[in-house]
Amino acid sequence: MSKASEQAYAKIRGFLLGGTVQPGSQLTEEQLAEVAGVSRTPVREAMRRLETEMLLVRSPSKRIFVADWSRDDIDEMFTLRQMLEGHAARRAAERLTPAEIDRLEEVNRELHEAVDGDTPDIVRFLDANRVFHEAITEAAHSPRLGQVLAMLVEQPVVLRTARQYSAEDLKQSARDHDELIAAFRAGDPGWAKAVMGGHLRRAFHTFVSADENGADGD
Amino acid sequence: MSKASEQAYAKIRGFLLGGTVQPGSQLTEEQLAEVAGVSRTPVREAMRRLETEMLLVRSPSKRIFVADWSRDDIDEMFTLRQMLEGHAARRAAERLTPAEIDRLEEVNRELHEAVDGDTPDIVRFLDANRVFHEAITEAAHSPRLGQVLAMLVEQPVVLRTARQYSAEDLKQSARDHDELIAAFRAGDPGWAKAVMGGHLRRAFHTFVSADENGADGD
DNA sequence: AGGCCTCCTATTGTATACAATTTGCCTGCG
DNA sequence: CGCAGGCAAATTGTATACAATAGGAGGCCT
Repeated sequence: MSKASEQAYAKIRGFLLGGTVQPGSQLTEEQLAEVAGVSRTPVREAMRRLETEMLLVRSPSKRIFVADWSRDDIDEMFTLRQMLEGHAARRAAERLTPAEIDRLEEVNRELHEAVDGDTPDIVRFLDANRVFHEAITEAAHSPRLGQVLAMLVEQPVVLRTARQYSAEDLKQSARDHDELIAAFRAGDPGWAKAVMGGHLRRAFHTFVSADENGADGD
Repeated sequence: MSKASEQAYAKIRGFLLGGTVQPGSQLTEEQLAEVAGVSRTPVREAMRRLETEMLLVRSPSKRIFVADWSRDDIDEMFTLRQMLEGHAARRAAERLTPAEIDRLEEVNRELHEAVDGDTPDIVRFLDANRVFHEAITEAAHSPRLGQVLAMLVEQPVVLRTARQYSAEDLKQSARDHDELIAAFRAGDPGWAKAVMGGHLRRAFHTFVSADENGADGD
């Protein structure tokens, strides 16, 4: 994606997830063009992408609205992630070279450092977490799988989940990754898939329990 | 998608899968605009979609080429379909109402009629088959799942597979659907998922064995 | 003669003007 | 008073002109 389109995508996404717009409210291409600081053409491309990610929805008459994510939507997202990233972990276990596993371990050391102290560094955690998961997806060597996951994994949801994690939750996350690495070293696809599944399902429950307590991040 | 964009999508797709263009060859937006009979703007939208379906690929410098589908690509597509449509079948088994199952049965009667005679009607088969699978995906009530499958299920591949089916293969396909319906009536998600998995995996093997025999349709 | 630099061309990216469609209102008629 | 019809405004869709960028060819210097 090219400069202006990418910028439009990033800005509009930030705009949508910043919490200042109400789900269900209508948006126009022109408004979004102003938000992004570019013309309608690249905005339309960004909108297409945001539509496939279901952050925007279209009325039958092609008008655009801010999507309203229900608990079922979140559940659906995590369920599909569990299935697809579980599959990715399985394939990765069959394909990862020792050197690549070393690299994963290094990333996870970084993640450990971010959360093992007294005051966890969420930003560092998120970054290492993203790199870790992306590396596994990459190692699955399945381009369609990668593409589908890229569209499914809404980092803002991951962020919101991570902010609800207790210090202990964060450490458990790091330990899940440790176990994943152990499964990779053992070359055990079933183990890898199972650990990944549990890891993501727990994330889902952390997310919804925080949500049910009337949370909003801060 | 709007008139010109939709038309561009359909025409370009037909152009790509018509076999007259060579995988790996470069295409320009202007060429495709001419093929589609519209301007570059809607063509660009269609191209985006064809990129996500991986019928087109982009070079690092944003130039566009006809994708070259390897056996592994086909395998990957069927594997993901098996996983996701299996999931859809499971969810459908938990949700389908008796009336909806009746409707499925009706569609499959049409499919039976298309293949049970001496000279199978492939077009009728394909149409009923598509409706049948789409109805199941719809019944899963999972919008993201539906979207991902829409992007994964390349009807032209389905067509090519169907043309390689023997009369007996076609009848077996119809019988698979019968069994799926039985699983739905029984409300047995595991059964539904298993049948769907086998159904699609067999389709994959029909496809590749035909492919390996140096086939191309006609 | 070979390699590098530059200019030209081909191609994609963006903006804007214009066309088509839809919505909501307002008026007029029953 | 309510409903239908149509008009006007808002919004999305398409075409085209222009800008930016990448690739390739040709000439120049060593």
